[in-house]
Amino acid sequence: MATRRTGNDRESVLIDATLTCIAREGISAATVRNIADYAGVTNGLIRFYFKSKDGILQAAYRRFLERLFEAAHGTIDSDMTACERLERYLLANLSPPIVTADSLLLWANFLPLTHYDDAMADIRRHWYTRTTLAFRDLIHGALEEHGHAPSDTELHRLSVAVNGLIDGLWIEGSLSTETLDIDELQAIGLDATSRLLDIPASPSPAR
Amino acid sequence: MATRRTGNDRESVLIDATLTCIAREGISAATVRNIADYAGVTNGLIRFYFKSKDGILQAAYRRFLERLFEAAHGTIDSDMTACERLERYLLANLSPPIVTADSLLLWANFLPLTHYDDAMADIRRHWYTRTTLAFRDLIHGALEEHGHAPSDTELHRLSVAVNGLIDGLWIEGSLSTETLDIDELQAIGLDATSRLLDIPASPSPAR
DNA sequence: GCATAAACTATGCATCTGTATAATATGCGA
DNA sequence: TCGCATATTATACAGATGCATAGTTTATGC
Repeated sequence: MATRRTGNDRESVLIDATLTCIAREGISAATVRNIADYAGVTNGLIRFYFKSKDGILQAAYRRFLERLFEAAHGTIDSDMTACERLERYLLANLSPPIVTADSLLLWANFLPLTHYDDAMADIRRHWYTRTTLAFRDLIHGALEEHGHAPSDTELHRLSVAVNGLIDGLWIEGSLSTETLDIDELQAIGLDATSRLLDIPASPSPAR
Repeated sequence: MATRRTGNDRESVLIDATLTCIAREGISAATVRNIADYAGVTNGLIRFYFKSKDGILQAAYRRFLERLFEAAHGTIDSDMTACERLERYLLANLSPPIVTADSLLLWANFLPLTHYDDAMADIRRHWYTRTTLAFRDLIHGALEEHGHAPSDTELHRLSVAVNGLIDGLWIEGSLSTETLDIDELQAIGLDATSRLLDIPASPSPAR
């Protein structure tokens, strides 16, 4: 028998086991028995901590998105200049652990579920809103620092463009971790962003 | 019983049924019985046309990627100028049927399979290579038309950037078909591309 | 140390899965 | 119209799956 643990601890292990399982074998292989195997417990225990399989999948999706968000925003300090914050944010989004095969696989495995299941859709909406708003503010700050005062429409369009760029580069980078190295990916991302926003690239890239 | 059909015809119906099934209910619901239901036949028939479930999934993935490729490249004529071709290509990639919830769902559902299954990986590699090379040529042509003569490295970087941009916008557009309308998405894409490539936006957008 | 709640395992059940194969229906050439 | 290959259905089977529940172990307060 697995050594006995306090509730939150075991619950956390089970959630991580779910993420590992999905990243390695895909959502179809994420059965209660397989997840239990990854966690080193027996299948019945999952129903002790979660009221259904859907429950553990939702918890896993929440943790995944939260980590993704934190991996990017955790690198930002409020005492940086707006441009520094934007640059840090971009660099974080173009390097591990965000740019990894695992994170892209988790994202792709979860995404369809948000289209067939309302609870999953809510989770995605929640984090999508947080991310989008935060990103918009970052861009707004950087533009102001360079004397630009964009209208709401302009700001929206620029946000969509740069956000799309970063997402696209994230996918390209994650799908070809061998042929495209991180330094180049970051250089491409920073350069492209400075062109899109019409602000000069930072003189000394923090790499 | 379903009316008897010639081989290729029925096979084609089964492949489309697979795509419809995956788009509507996800890969986990794409069982042989469910696919057969979508096609209006009984489950045994699938094994008559395909040697295994993997076989029909591979055929469906091939057809999906081929259609995606054709939807973009079918809009291009060799008698256009290079800039027109690039613009047409970008517009096609930023409008239906490429920008739809269905195509993104299919893409997301299939992608993980390419990481767990070699045959699926080969299919993706094949179309990825074709797409990437074609896109690179489009950009090369447009740049030359404006007097730019990029080095291989520069061309590679620009391709990665614009390709990422378009992919990212595709995802944003497909995920929010209600809040982001096609005209705006296309305007954002064309404007951003012209900035990235440092060539003027075409005077009369073909919309 | 002992009772008791909480953590964990073991097992069973109805349903679904991919595959196999036997049985049946259909259209086409003669 | 009659054979006959082929298209299609029907059914069976072993294994997997989500869920339920009864049984067993462990920690912890008294």
